[in-house]
Amino acid sequence: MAGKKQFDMDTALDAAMIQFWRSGYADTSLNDLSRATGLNRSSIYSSLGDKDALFLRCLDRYATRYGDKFDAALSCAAEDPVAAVRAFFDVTLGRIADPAVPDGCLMAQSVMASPTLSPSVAEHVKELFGLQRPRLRTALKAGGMSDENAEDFAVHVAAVNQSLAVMGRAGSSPEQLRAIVGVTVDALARALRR
Amino acid sequence: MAGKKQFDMDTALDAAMIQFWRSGYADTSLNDLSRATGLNRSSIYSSLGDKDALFLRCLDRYATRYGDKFDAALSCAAEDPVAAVRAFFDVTLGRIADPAVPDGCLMAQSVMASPTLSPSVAEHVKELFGLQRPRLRTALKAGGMSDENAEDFAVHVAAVNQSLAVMGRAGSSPEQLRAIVGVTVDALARALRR
DNA sequence: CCCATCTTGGACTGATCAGTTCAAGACGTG
DNA sequence: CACGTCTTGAACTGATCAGTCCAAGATGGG
Repeated sequence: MAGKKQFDMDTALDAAMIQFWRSGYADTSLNDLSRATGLNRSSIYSSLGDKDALFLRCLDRYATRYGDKFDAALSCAAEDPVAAVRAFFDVTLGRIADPAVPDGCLMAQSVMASPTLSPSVAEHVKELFGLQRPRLRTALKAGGMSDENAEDFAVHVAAVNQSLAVMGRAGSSPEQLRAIVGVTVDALARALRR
Repeated sequence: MAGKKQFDMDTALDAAMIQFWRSGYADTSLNDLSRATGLNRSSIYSSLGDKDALFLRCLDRYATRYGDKFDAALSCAAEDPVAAVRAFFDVTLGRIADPAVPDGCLMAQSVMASPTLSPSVAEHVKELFGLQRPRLRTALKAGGMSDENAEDFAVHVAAVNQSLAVMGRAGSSPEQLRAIVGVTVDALARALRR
């Protein structure tokens, strides 16, 4: 069983990402990763590096995947910023509703669980975590909002977006999650109408 | 050194709570708890039970302590619901700003980290977690808000309140945290003015 | 058909974990 | 002052952890 790589790197990375996402960094052992990816422990080390390195790759994968979706959702901000923010939230609501993917949010649970993470990983999480705000601020300004309001709304929307993962994991229903974003979307619509 | 208990139970429980709060359940070992409380491992077992039982006591302690503060903050809801919600958020903002206490929120990080927690503990966390919403709903209705709006705002405010812990842990500044709640408070004020 | 190369599986290491056990000894009671 | 009671500290157990190592064997080039 050798000579040529016997697994697909993308499939393995996805499996590892979902495993970290479902169980968190601390509660994911290398045996879990081995089981999830179908790779042997030594194959993981030789192909993907140690636990920290693999986790970093999964984090980047996660940030890129959903970052792209957020960008796509916000792309209509100039024409209809309210619809853009609604679409932004829908990315997260859809992810939470997707049974093929774990509850919660890999970034949020990682930032909440920092101590086991090595400082460099924790720093990287925070960095990726902060990407949403400038994205939103730019979109809101493109939609005609003042600089100050755009800044405040951007951080508010990013925060509410994160809260969805927490509330969803805590047992809130899809209706309750929609109510959470509804208040924000209404407030945004009113702020823009003025 | 025996014959009489040589430690103060409240002090020890506070120390254990802060240790769990700072490091989370998974990353808190019994040695950490022993060091934090000043109690020997066997004293912890005999006086406070095993790790799960101690964690439950700390959770209840946390929920009660901040639950009481939230209740006090909302007590003026009938006269001035906006001020009540502002005071509600101030409890969390003050907690985050308090250097004597860890960042984040014990409940939120526990609900995000569930897998290591035994199912019964996870259930208990969710239960305690859900206490804020009815508290807020009652307060908002007392302040003159319609049933439907009160329900939506209650879950929104509870979510934003939780997001503060996540965003604070992710490195947001106090100003940014104030902006997050500011949008919600403004929206609430407008909703009540109508 | 053979050999060098590289993946793979499983055994191994040392550290750390939660939880148990027990002798030592300090206290309060009589 | 003596004895029983209860806390305490430290050693111990078995399990699991991340990470390493190496022999077995499959592959592809010559």
